[in-house]
Amino acid sequence: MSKYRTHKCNELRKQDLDKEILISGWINKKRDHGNILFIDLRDNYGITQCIIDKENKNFLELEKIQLETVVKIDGKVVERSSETVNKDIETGDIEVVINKFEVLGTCKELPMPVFSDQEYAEEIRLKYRFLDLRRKKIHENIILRSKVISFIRNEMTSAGFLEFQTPILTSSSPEGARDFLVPSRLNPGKFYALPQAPQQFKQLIMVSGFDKYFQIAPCFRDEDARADRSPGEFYQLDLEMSFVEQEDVFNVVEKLLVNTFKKFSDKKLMYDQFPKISYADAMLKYGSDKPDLRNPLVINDITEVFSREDVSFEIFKKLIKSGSKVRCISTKNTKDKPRSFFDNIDKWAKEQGASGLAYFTFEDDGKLSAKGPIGKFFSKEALVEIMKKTNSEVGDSIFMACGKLNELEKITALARDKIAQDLDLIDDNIFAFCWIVDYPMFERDEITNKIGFSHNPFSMPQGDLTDKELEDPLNILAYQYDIVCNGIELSSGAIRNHKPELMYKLFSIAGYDKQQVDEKFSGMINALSFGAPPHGGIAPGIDRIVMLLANEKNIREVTMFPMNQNAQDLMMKAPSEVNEEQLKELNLALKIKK
RNA sequence: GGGGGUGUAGCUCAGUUGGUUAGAGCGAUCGCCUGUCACGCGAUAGGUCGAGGGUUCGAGUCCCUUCACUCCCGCCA
Repeated sequence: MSKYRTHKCNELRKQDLDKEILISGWINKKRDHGNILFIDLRDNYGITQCIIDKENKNFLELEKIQLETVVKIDGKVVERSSETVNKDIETGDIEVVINKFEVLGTCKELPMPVFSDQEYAEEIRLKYRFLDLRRKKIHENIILRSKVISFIRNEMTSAGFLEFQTPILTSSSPEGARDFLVPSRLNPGKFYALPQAPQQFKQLIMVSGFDKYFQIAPCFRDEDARADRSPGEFYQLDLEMSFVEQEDVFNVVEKLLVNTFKKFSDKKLMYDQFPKISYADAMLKYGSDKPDLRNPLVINDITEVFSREDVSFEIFKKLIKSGSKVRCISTKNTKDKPRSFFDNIDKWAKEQGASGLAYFTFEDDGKLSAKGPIGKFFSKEALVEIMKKTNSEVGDSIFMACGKLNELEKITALARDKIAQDLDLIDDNIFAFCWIVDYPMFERDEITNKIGFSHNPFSMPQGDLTDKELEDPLNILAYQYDIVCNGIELSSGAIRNHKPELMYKLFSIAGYDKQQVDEKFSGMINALSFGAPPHGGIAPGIDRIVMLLANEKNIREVTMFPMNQNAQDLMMKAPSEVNEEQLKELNLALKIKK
């Protein structure tokens, strides 16, 4: 028998009546009636009400005890009278009459209450994370995370995937995010980098003939944080398969995600088969490659309408002549919305740095017209054309923006979210997954004007590329794909380029000559020259999956020991300064920018 | 690197137009209370109003600088 407990705090029931039992846990709450004292004892599993009265010699000492003290209670299970049964807890039919108790862990005055649904400042939560983690909501989130990972592991293993670990100390990669560097004591002046993802390793695993690999892999990127992006480190379900095409990867991941989300959430899936949207379509219809498909609004291009003689909206016409486009969002049956609804959206758009959103509403009192500040600039025929292009009807409204493509996509994407929120069009009880496919292989850097890889340099381009097609690299598409759910990018993957000759060609477009490629990617390119199977994979983000399942808006709520926005661990005080000797041993000297 | 928000008791917050000694709830301490489950009642302690500077007869409140936390943009193949 355990020295500390015969039962856990969720276990005792009516059938245990009269048993002498031991339970251990934290004092969650005390209710002191002077001559009788109730104590809610809490452990990982649940809560048991314990009771002691004045007759017991331990009464006074227990009355004074601090909340969150860890105690062992020795007592007897008794039935509660029918009026005092508590249906909110599993053990609510019984209570434990305390005979003796022992303090196992004392507790100082708490910097934050544990038993409370109150929200607290991030700083105090992170500093006392061990207290924060005792609180119900986040405690359950972390348990959910464990269950999700365990479930995924099972699914992957039963699907024939092998789990491997890959190195944490590896080499710096020239593409992608900033690396975390680790100085090498044995190799003065040289550094390891922490992996941004096990990208090259998983391909090497395929070249090594293991066929199907997965790993719950830590990934390290030294980039700034966001609500859905931890600074520093995060976890991916990294997976890779040999002798597969895009569809084979889709089938595996789609099944896994559907199973996982159905098991761990009551929310409905909008699609059991994820729709596939090309990158180009997504950018046009949603202004983003991570559209929230719960949002029914779509963006339409109506630039052509402004070339009509009977449209006299000169501001837009002039901008279009210098290369701008006009895109719009049509909202259903908004004719009775107050003027403030429209003006607020216009004002909001200006706050976002746009020049605002022009709007009007289609009306028909015998004659089709556009109601709104700019309605007068459009003829009846022009309005009919807009209605046709945007699938609108009388009573609907149009919000328009005009600008250069990049800005236009950005502002219309934001406006799509904003308007849907204002109109309450987004059903929060749905998960809407989709695939974004056919990413361009290359893109032009706006600032340097150079052509670079738009995603992963190791992706396989689509089609048999002739030299002529290579001359126009911006038109080359890749077997590169993302999974998006409710507007959050969940994963990114690709069929890999396993042909060294083709890889040299693609790298040369991005400005790397053969020698540089051999140098930077020696492990990869060498391996591909010794019999590489066609292969591909993907890497869903574990933290974001759990975040969606736990219905949380912030990734810290599903991370056990997160860092703050400035990539500091307030509890462990990391990062920290190191002493002179440590630096010396590593052949390092500090030169800090003022 | 840039923009927004927040910062008042251990915790969550209020604090009017610049005006007397900065308040409440929870928590802490002390007292009362035998059926609560957010127990109840009474009392006490607890404040560098994030920090620094300025305007003013007078600043929690207005101005400037700065720090911390947070959200967003950049960044994240």
